[in-house]
Amino acid sequence: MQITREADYAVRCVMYLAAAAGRPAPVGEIADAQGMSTPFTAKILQKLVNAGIAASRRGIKGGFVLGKAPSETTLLEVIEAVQGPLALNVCVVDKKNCDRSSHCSVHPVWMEVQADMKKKLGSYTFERLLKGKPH
Amino acid sequence: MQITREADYAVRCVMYLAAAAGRPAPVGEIADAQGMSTPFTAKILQKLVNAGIAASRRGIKGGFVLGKAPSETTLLEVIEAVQGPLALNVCVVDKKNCDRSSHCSVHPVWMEVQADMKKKLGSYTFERLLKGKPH
DNA sequence: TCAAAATAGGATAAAATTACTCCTGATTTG
DNA sequence: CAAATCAGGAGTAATTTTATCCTATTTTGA
Repeated sequence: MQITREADYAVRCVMYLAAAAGRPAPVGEIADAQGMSTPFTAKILQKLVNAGIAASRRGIKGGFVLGKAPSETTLLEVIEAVQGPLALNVCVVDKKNCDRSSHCSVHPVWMEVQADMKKKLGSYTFERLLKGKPH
Repeated sequence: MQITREADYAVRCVMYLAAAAGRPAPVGEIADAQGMSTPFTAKILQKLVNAGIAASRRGIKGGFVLGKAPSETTLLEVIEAVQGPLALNVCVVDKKNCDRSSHCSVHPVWMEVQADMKKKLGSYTFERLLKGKPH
């Protein structure tokens, strides 16, 4: 029921890039700053680039920057970029996984709770998160 | 981010017992009715008994019944009985798992989303679920 | 132009968790 | 006492998570 560590790290990466405000940050810098392993962080950043959340520049002076404004990126997007669509149960991913979906009174509850979660996580942009930063 | 299959099965068990309305149902019957494996279902029922959600009677004519009224058991309780306390991230389980909790602006978001989820899942009793049953 | 710094991506490996099974023992009923 | 049933510990298989490593490829600047 937890988000994966990968997703947690991805959020930290985006927070870092948002704070860096356009200056390209190489993997090593991001990983060190957040206490994450460099190769694993590299993989995560790759996924963020593929999702359009981050952008990369190769070569000396290269690194990663945000692919969109912090106000345009939400927690939900980042989580889904690394761990795929948020789903509370197999039957919510695909009804084929559960032949009971059609006559199961619990199914709509998973759907409802999942929709609530997505809505809330989708409402937190990184602009909002950055402003709320205590220190 | 999904509930485990164990938790899904546990919910089905409780639904079945609620529908059985006090008649003791042996593991084999429950497992067969829900298309689950018998030994695995037995393990899950054991956890439900330990959590007070179900009760058991040994011997011939024995089986499982609910330990409380359907109106007194919620989805949240059943899920937590088998997979432990619901938590969205390691840092929400225990702040010791994350030395960033104190200065991390994402931490309160995990807490908020988690609280919402618990509240909603806690609002669904099995009495309510049973009534909403289409067929 | 070439060396250094950086990302890209595929393959692989270790660890943890999930999803089970099996066996032996204890209890209850008739 | 025999049959049916749960209790619980130990063990196993499969899957997912959490990484690492290696070989490109790109970019910059001396």
